[in-house]
Amino acid sequence: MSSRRGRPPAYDREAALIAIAEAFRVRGYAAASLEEIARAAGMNRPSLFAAFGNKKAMYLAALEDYRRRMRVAVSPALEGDGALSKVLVDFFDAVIAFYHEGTAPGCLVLCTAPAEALADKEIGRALADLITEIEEQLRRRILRAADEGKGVRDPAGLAQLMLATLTGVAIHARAGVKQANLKRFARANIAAAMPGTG
Amino acid sequence: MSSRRGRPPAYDREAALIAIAEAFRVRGYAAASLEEIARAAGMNRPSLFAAFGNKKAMYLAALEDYRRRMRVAVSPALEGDGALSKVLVDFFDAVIAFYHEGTAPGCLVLCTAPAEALADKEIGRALADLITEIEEQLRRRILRAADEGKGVRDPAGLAQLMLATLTGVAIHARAGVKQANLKRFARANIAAAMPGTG
DNA sequence: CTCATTTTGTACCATCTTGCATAAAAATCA
DNA sequence: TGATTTTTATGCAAGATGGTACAAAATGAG
Repeated sequence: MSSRRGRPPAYDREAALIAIAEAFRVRGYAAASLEEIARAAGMNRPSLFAAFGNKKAMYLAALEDYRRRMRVAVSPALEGDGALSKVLVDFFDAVIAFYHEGTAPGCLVLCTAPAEALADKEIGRALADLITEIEEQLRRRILRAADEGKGVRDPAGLAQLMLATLTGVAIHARAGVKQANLKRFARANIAAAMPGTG
Repeated sequence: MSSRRGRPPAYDREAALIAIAEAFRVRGYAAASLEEIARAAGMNRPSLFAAFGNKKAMYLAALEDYRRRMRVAVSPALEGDGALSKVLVDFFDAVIAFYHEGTAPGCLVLCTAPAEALADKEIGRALADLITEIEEQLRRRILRAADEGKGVRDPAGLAQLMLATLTGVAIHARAGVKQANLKRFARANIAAAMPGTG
């Protein structure tokens, strides 16, 4: 008996996934070579293959882990108890900070998956799933505020506007808009979508 | 004197640019091979190179032409004289129709350039330029409505919301959302962003 | 008709890419 | 220590890719 036989892995799976996601996020799926990915993860290709499968499996695993980390990064802000406009401001601040972790700005999913979504149905589904999850989280939180009598006019419409704002933030960040301006963009959208609130 | 010496080109430059843009739009920049592009354009690679330069030059030329065609496709709706909400609905209907021309949905610029924008500054600038142009067109039209006393509460904020809605439409289309639902999405965003207007 | 000019099409090259085969290394078990 | 198991590391093979050289084809000029 024992935990594991054989030579122990020299890599940490979660750290490797973060490095893989970072390589794909900066270069895009098709342009990122396995050589670059292996170097970023501090592994060599055979180890990469043994751990995560082929390139597409690596990408899908990185997408899934990225989505989980994003959820962890933004959930606290979204589950806060303040005024809805403040909750949304905090949510976008968390999103923007998350999109600026690492060496370059942008969202792994929203900036790299669309290019591949047509040629590969699994990638397309991963993209659609993330969008659906974010929209549902936003709608759930906004409906909660509406139920609490916070005077939300059109909960579903507001959720869609905030979802659109999120895609805008992701694309704008990739186009070089600075964090401060992204935050202004988010605040302006929240204010314009919630007239009458602060 | 004369117009042109030598063997006449067998291709039409505008038709070739449309075919090149279509190949890049469906497959993405990095994943589209010159073989595919040549086949799509009905040319062979040496002719492609002579006409448009290397792969990146082809992509930049396709981006520019696509941007011009999009401008042509949506300007009539945006310059209409009806109520602002109707103008915006017509604008998004034109955008959605334009994004569904060809064999697959999506925006060449917003769906494929973000993946490359970090590794290539020229592509990044092309992406930023398109976003800036669209935002300016939206803001100009909304300010005009405000000047005409149409009761627009926050013109700049509304323009940003509509810009975000546009990126949302592009990404959603790529993720497989059907045209009818994209139109609903746009209408819901317009209604939520312009409360009080029918 | 001949020449100069421009485009086309075939073939090619150097490089990169993905994926794997295989041997060395590092650990556990007996 | 020796056998077994799992990971690492070097290197390789098959194929795809971007880009080009070069000859044939098609036009206008003289």
